[in-house]
Amino acid sequence: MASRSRDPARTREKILTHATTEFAKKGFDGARVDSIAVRCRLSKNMLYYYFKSKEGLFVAVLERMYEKLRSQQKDLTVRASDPVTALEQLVQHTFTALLDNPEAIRLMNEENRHKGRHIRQSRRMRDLYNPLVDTIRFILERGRDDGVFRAGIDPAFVYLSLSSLCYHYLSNQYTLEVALGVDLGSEQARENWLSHITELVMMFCTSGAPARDLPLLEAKPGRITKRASVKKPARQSA
Amino acid sequence: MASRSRDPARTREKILTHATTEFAKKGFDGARVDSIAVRCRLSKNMLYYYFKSKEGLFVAVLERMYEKLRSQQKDLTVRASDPVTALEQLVQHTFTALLDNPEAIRLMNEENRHKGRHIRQSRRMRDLYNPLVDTIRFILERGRDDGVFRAGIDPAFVYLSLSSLCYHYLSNQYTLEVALGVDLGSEQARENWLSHITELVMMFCTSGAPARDLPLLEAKPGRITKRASVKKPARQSA
Amino acid sequence: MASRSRDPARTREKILTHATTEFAKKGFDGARVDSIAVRCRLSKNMLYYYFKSKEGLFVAVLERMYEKLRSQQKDLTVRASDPVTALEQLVQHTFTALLDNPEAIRLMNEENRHKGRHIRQSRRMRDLYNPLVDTIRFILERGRDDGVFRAGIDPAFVYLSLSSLCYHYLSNQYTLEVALGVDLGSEQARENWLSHITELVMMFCTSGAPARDLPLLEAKPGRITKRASVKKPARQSA
Amino acid sequence: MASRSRDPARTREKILTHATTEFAKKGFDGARVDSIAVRCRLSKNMLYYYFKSKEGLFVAVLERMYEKLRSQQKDLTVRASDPVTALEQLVQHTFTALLDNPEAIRLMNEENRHKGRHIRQSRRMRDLYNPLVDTIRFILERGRDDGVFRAGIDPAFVYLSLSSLCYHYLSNQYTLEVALGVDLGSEQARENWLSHITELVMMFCTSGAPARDLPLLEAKPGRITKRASVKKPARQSA
DNA sequence: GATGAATGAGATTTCATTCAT
DNA sequence: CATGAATGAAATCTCATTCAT
Repeated sequence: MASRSRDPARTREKILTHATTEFAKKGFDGARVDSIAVRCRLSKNMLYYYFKSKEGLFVAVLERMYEKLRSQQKDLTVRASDPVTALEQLVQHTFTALLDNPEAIRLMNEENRHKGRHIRQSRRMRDLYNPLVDTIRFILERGRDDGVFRAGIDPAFVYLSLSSLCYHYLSNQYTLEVALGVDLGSEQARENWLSHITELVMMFCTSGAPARDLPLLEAKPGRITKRASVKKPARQSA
Repeated sequence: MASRSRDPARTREKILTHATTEFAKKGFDGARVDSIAVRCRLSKNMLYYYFKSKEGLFVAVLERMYEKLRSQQKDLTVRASDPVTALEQLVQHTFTALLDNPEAIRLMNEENRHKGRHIRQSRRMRDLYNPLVDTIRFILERGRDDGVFRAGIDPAFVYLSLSSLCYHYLSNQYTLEVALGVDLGSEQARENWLSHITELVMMFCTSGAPARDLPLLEAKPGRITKRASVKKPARQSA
Repeated sequence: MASRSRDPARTREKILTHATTEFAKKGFDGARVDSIAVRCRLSKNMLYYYFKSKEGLFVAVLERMYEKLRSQQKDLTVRASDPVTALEQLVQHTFTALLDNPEAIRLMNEENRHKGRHIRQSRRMRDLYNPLVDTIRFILERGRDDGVFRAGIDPAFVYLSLSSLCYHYLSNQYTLEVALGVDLGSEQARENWLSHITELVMMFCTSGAPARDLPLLEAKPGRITKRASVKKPARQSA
Repeated sequence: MASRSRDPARTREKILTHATTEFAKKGFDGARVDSIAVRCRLSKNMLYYYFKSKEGLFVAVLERMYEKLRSQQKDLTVRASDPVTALEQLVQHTFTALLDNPEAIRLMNEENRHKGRHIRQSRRMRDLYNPLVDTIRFILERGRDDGVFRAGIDPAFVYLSLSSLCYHYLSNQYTLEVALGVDLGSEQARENWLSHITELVMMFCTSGAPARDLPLLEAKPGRITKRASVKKPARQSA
């Protein structure tokens, strides 16, 4: 009859683990408190004992997920590397973190469907992201000082770009596969993609700058702005 | 006694419209047949009469959404323009189509959570996407012939890139706003972003090519491949 | 398989009948929606279909009960009789109405435990009681004109008195039986009590008045007011 | 480590106090063991330790309540006064006891809904009420000997009357207020009512008796018996 | 004596779906 | 085409009670 754990911290963690899976797989509404409880080998009231309500549990799952994700993005440790490597690592860690935590993607999608209701209310979750932009700015500035990156790059744009390129490929894998008629799930395909998006991001940051030694591409931006219907962008996020 | 509409096609369309909203806002599981019926000012039975089941309705909603979205991407009409303009337009149309159909994003997310269950089964939905890669290939080839684009670019990578950059910004607006501490919803911010991603895509296609006149950048890709842990990517999607 | 009634009015009434019994017997919290449904031979969702919630059902039960009770008090029809008979009838009808509707007592007790939350919010319930005081005043005035009742009697006091004497005997039968060691439930006991309380009420209204022909008892009230610790009462309800 | 109270008697009393409040406010079924425990700042287990079950606690609450109530009715001490004063005091003490212990009313209502299940089983509770009728009989007899009260009055009727008049006003305050459109909760209203019911009770006991000196009112009872449908009451409780 | 963790049974409520008209 | 009435299954949540320390 192996006595049931009686270890609240472990019990809590067990619930969170299984709840994460369930919420990611089924969405908030599709998730069943019952089935989480069964997987935990607990009676369902325990979930209420620990988290008060289904929504309370969902929020706890979100928080845990953000923490894990951010810790795996390792943006702080990355500061130690030289700028080019740091940026490459940031892309790579972001991609890998999402690849290794596929539930994170589903949970974030859910949060966005809810217009960020939960994340916005949680001071803790916001704080997790605070250092991110600073780290990128730090990398960009050092890169500019080293002469490898252009000046005047908005770190937010960099993060938006790399986040998009990492996230969407994994998030929308299935519809993209149908649209493109390719397999995006193979390890090979993923490596190719990671390589591609790293190139894209680096290209953006170095273009026009004396990349290593050569000044390049000054003309490009200018040409782009000639596009008819879109006003000259300020390259400053709002 | 003449019942209200008596126009089956219109009734069907009305149901689809409201169902789209509901499914997008609440997800498949969160959506309530009841509340769709109420919004339609119809009795629930009608939904079953026209679409057999909640899932049948969901599939119909998906199909309609894909059609609308693809038609607004206008990739076929774009072929008429010169390659550079065509590519710029494709980015722009893709972004605008998603911006104008926010439900599309939620529905596609839902589909991806379900691992593309519905889209994969529907020949009709797959056909919608068939011309897309061809169009991009066509543009790229003409651009290469014109000397404005590099050779050897995989059209799938181009679409993946532009799709990511268009979609993620809109899809994950709320969590990104919290992460970055900025407002992504303003018209200005969106224009800036569109401008930025257009630049990124163009940069990718032109870099290394005799942009206007000079062959450039051959070295870059090489440098990227120096990244330690990631194997040399083949730049061919699977 | 006798097709289930399909007569909404009847269904509604059936639910109310059984709900009345259940709520009276078990109280609001003790009552089980399930068991009401079973007695109605309906699935429990029907109760929600008709009354939205357990509380909604409770309120509907209360309203129906008040209507029935008030109609059996017949205070309006009683106006036709001569004042003495009218008052006697009012006592009798009130007692009989409560005797015949024992659920009414339990429901009213419940309402009072809730501090009248429901009755106070329902315009309809309040309106039911509006004519009551007027009727009593009408009877008292005619009685005074006829010379059978005293002047200056507050109709509210009359109703409070007769209501107390009718209600408490039935409401608290069981604890009173234990306290007094008697059986209050027999028909004989009830008749004795009804006779007694009728006498009390009549005595109050006639005392000091020229009952029929003799002026009586002027001294009494005075004596009573000599009671030490209680201030002279104003004989006007607040 | 010394635990908070370590005074079992005090702990027991604390539990009873809070349980009384909870049971009175919510009824037996509505009361929550949890919420009693919280109010006591004790763990639920303690309630079970001291009282075995929710029902055990309820019974203990009832017993305590009856004791308190009876002690405040002070019917035994009242014997010392002269009959008129004694009766007046009994009314007053009964009213005041109920006024000061509003939970008592709710608990007794609960008991009556349960058909006196608990009180009937408890020898102790029954014993509490034993002296009551004797006291009233004692008062009535002394009053008759003194020539202030009528002969042949059933003490049970006296108690039933005064109990009704004291209890109902307080018990059904909220529904009565709505029915009559008056405020019964003010101190003034209560004093008026107490004065009124004292008058009623005294009137009943003295009427027909040689009040002070005159024999009166023999005719009255007779008239009352003329009421059609009700058999001549025996004025003897069963 | 006292506690936090755990439970099983059952409560109210919801919901996709069907029946009868 | 269209509806209101009805259902069965299941969802979330609650609660008196007990276990292990």
